[in-house]
Amino acid sequence: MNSKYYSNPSLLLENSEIAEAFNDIMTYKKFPKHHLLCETGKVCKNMYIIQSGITRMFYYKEDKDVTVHFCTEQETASVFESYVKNEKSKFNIEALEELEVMEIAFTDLENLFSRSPEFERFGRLFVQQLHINLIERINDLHFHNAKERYDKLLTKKPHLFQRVSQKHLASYLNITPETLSRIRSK
Amino acid sequence: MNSKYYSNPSLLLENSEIAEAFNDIMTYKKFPKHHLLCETGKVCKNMYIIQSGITRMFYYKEDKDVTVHFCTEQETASVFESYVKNEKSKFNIEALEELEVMEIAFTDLENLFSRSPEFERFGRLFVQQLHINLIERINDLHFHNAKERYDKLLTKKPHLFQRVSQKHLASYLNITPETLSRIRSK
DNA sequence: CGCCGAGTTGAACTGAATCAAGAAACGTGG
DNA sequence: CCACGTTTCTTGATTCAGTTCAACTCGGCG
Repeated sequence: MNSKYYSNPSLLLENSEIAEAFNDIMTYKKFPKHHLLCETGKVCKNMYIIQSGITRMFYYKEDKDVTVHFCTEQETASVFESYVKNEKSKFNIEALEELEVMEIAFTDLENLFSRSPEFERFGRLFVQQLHINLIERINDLHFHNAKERYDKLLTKKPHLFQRVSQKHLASYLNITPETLSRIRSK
Repeated sequence: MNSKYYSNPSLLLENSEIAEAFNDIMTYKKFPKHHLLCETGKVCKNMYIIQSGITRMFYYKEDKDVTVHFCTEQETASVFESYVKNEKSKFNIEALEELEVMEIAFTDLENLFSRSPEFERFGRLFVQQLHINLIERINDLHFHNAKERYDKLLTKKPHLFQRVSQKHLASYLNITPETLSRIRSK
């Protein structure tokens, strides 16, 4: 297996055997704006590959909700740790726009992984990629102040600013909407 | 494969085939206090399973150093994303005590994974576990104030308070040593 | 013994939160 | 298509958690 796969596991989907197997376990679904893909208190059973639309993952901190993640086209939304640990999810995942997704049951995914070393490897590289994205997200949050976090997000994911309300962006940046507004007005 | 492995991949090491294969690629090493297992600016080539001692992972933010992670007995220390992306590490990993480790080269590990689906699966579950630990760490940091973070760490990893200086604990909790001192004096 | 880093304590400062109130944008029903 | 209520965004004043700076104590070690 070519080493390029390590840096971009989704390339493995060009392998037709893997792509076909995925087709068998994915179902196309459409959800309206505000629909909840995953809910607090329930175990997350599925993951969703976004075809069109955008989701946000959030939880309630005391009274107000805090956004921890957005997913857009080609990204996968799920509460991974809820499935793996078979624990009730702490998070909701909400459609911010009308949503077209491919739904995959985690159990089907596990079965797929068991079928061959290639699938198993795909699974590993996939999780590895998730992990690395998370590391970067932490580094961004942890190592910078409000203004720097804003600038970084603006560079990395400018599309979010077109599609997501400021209050959600603000809580994703771990600041208040007022602070975000003040940062912007400069 | 039994489902218990999903919740605790290290159980796979009870499988003698896997344990043996690991033995072949691990080397026992001993490092003095203050030794750097990984260094900023170099690609991280190895991971280390701590046999005895404790490490901290840190980086320099402007002038002062910030601790992002500790590893103790049975845990694995490495700058994973540096290896995966083949990028210079942003972090150092330092021995806080005299250290006994098993060193594994990532390349040997990859070769091992290629040898059979069981190894590949072990790799996946291992990364999965890393990922979930990181999610919890984020949640702890992100969702709580200084006092809450301190309390949580005290409950989750009380041993750290016996072995690690307050200045390192403070930067791990993302507060100043002064603040940590004030929190403690209550 | 004296030095140095670690920890403590106090006072002043600051980035961001909170509170409040007005303006703009949005959506829903008539 | 407009009118109305609701939510979002902006702007200002105030507050607060945690930082910074500084002075002092303590313990370990050459």
